[in-house]
Amino acid sequence: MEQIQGRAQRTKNSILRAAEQIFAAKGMDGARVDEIAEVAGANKRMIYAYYGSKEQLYEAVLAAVYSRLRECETAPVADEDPRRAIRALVHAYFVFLKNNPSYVRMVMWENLYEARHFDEGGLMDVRSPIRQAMRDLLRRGKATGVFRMDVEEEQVLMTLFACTFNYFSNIHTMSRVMKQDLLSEEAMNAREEDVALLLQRYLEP
Amino acid sequence: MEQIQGRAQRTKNSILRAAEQIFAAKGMDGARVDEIAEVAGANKRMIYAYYGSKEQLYEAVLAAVYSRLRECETAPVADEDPRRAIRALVHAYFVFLKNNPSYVRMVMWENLYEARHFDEGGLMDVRSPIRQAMRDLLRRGKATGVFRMDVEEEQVLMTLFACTFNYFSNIHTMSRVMKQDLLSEEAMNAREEDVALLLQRYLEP
Amino acid sequence: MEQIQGRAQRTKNSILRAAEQIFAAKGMDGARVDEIAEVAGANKRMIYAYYGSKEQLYEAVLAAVYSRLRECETAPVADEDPRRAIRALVHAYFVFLKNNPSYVRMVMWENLYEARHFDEGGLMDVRSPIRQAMRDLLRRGKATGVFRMDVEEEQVLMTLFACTFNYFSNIHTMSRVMKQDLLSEEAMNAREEDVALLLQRYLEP
Amino acid sequence: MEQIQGRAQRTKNSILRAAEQIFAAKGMDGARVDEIAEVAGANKRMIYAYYGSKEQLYEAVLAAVYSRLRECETAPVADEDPRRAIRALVHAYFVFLKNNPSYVRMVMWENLYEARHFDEGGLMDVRSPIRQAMRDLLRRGKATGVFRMDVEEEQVLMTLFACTFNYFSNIHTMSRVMKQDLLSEEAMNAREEDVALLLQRYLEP
DNA sequence: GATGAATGAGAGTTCATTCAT
DNA sequence: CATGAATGAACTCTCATTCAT
Repeated sequence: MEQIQGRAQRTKNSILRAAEQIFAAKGMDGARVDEIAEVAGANKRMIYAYYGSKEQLYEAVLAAVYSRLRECETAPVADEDPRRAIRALVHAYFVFLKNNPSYVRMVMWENLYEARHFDEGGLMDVRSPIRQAMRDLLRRGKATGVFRMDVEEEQVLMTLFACTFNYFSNIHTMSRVMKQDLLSEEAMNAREEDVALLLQRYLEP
Repeated sequence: MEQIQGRAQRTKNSILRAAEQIFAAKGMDGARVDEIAEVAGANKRMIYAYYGSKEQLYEAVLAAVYSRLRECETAPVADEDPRRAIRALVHAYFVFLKNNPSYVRMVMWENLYEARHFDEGGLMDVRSPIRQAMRDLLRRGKATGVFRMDVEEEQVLMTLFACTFNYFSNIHTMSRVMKQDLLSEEAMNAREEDVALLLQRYLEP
Repeated sequence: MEQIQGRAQRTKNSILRAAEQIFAAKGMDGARVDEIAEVAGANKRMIYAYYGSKEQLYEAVLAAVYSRLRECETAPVADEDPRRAIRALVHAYFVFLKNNPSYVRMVMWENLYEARHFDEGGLMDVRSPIRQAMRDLLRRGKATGVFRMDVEEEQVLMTLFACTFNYFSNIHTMSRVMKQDLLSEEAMNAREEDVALLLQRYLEP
Repeated sequence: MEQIQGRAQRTKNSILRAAEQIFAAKGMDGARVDEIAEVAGANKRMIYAYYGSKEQLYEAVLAAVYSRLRECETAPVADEDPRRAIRALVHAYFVFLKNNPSYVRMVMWENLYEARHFDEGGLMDVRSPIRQAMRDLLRRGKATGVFRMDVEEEQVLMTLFACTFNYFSNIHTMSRVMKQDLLSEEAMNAREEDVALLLQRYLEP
């Protein structure tokens, strides 16, 4: 499938890649179809042939970045030791978010658009796996007595998401408020450690 | 001051209010100057007379929403009991963010625009008061032995901001992921309680 | 009349002066009423109070610059010696055109506007004096035998106007074509001499 | 070349033709892009696709009219008899200027704009051919003794340009001053004869 | 006599989208 | 499959002019 992709598939892919770059950078309104076509090295008309409209192309991009996340977020939970699994998860999110700025930005745009394209992109269940994994993890932790009995899966996940995602989503205003460069490795590592500590204290009985 | 404001001041204000509504809803690129003028009940020309350009109007809006936050966020820290002050702060943020969706959205837009307008709007020190207040609060908490000695002001603030702001900023995608309406009062109260607990456990020795 | 001019007359004059500057520089279409008011240090509304409209103000300026010319062009012809009178006239035009760039430009704009405002400004007879003066001059020159008998007043005037006016009106393109700065004193003096010679040879029997 | 011009070239040409008409008539400031598009029978967007901006289109028009002149002005000088060549040149200019009113007007606008677009249009050397031709012509005339030894190429050209160009550039105000229609054939012929005479007397030893 | 605020029409320019080949 | 040309609506911004005081 990847081997023998024709010219058509190649064009389609390069359009998607270009679109991710442009949409992530400028959002739906700021993005220009011309620019996407130019970056993709494709004729503008092809965008309409393959994706129908600017909006549908945007939805394709949204689905693409979410699918990359899905591939990353369940693996770390596999660790037998529940506390180590949490720690690994924190790390995995920091790594993913740092390496996937276009995921961060697309999620932000999408929230500003009130998740209008979320369902159209077929993303309702995109994060069910991590929810299930977290449920299992908490059960194991409670059973072995390393986690509080009354922690709830939703709250843990929301804390986890908030403390990792927000660091990257608000990095520009926060760097100014904190008067330090939060993109630096030290700042990021320090924050990761603290988030891990935070969760540990939150979870322990 | 509000009593005897001339026609000009009234027009200028109504433009700013309309602009906040539209910019918060659609961002810089999505907003239309025509629409702002219409909502303001003012002539489009007046926008340029009073604010110079669409971008400068945007900056004025950004400064306005931040100044509303500044008025709210330091008061709760005044409580003598450090633990109660933290709890009050969490509550204050939930209330503020719930009642000021345009603050949430403007901060999101601004981060997507890489804080381009932050400095122009004279906002570099807009959050210095809360930082100072938090420093004092932690000092008091450590002195009286109710807070850990090694907590850092920056980390506490980032956690606080992340756990409150993110709930509102990502509410649309999160509602879908969590398959529940996070805008509901119960969901919001539950989350507020949990964030308070989280911070308490994080801060205690 | 100049002594005891009230505030009103002063405003009216400063508007006219500002208008000459702006209209000469940018023409009817390029000129901005706001800018004229600003340069005049007057309220924009006053332009309409005193002159009725932008176009009528333009006409007033046109009439003003022509009236300045009229004051200059007949005097030199007074010389008794016809040849000296011609020489003096050439000089007078060079001096006038050099010192009145706004005359040159207003005449150019007006020709491009197909002299639309010429008649409204009451300028039909503005140059009758010089025509009459030239007629007398030629008569005298023919009578004393220093001029050809068949020279015609119209042709002499057109040559005179063309060779003087055009030097200033086309000075920007001509400076580039001739690859020298025609605004320099040397270039201007040389040209004046040559035009004088030209006319002398043209007029002599 | 004209045969097999595509649709694009045809559109581009018709825009240029329309632009020449409108810019010549109304100048840079007075011209409306909408009107040019309408006259060209083209979509307004195409103007920007082909020429980039109103100003660049203006420059293209300026270059176009100058290039038409260049094609006409050197040929007449080819005559072996220097005096006949001068006569032919006068005639050629009268014919050209009469038939190319948009050249006359564009040069006027351009001078009023202080030749701002002259260099951008790559016109610095557009009239070098005629200058060279005139230099040769004068040399021949001096060698054969039919021209004065001390005439200068620059002065002859300036006289020639002034006496021909000015007749057309100032025809509207001059018709009023002279109280006759200078556009009439008789007036024009009479003037041409007189200019020829003028130059002959100016050049002869 | 003079002012500051307001207006509506229209300016140049850009865009997502479609046609014709 | 791919392209270059075209479109019409809409965008930000500006202007001459007038109203209300």
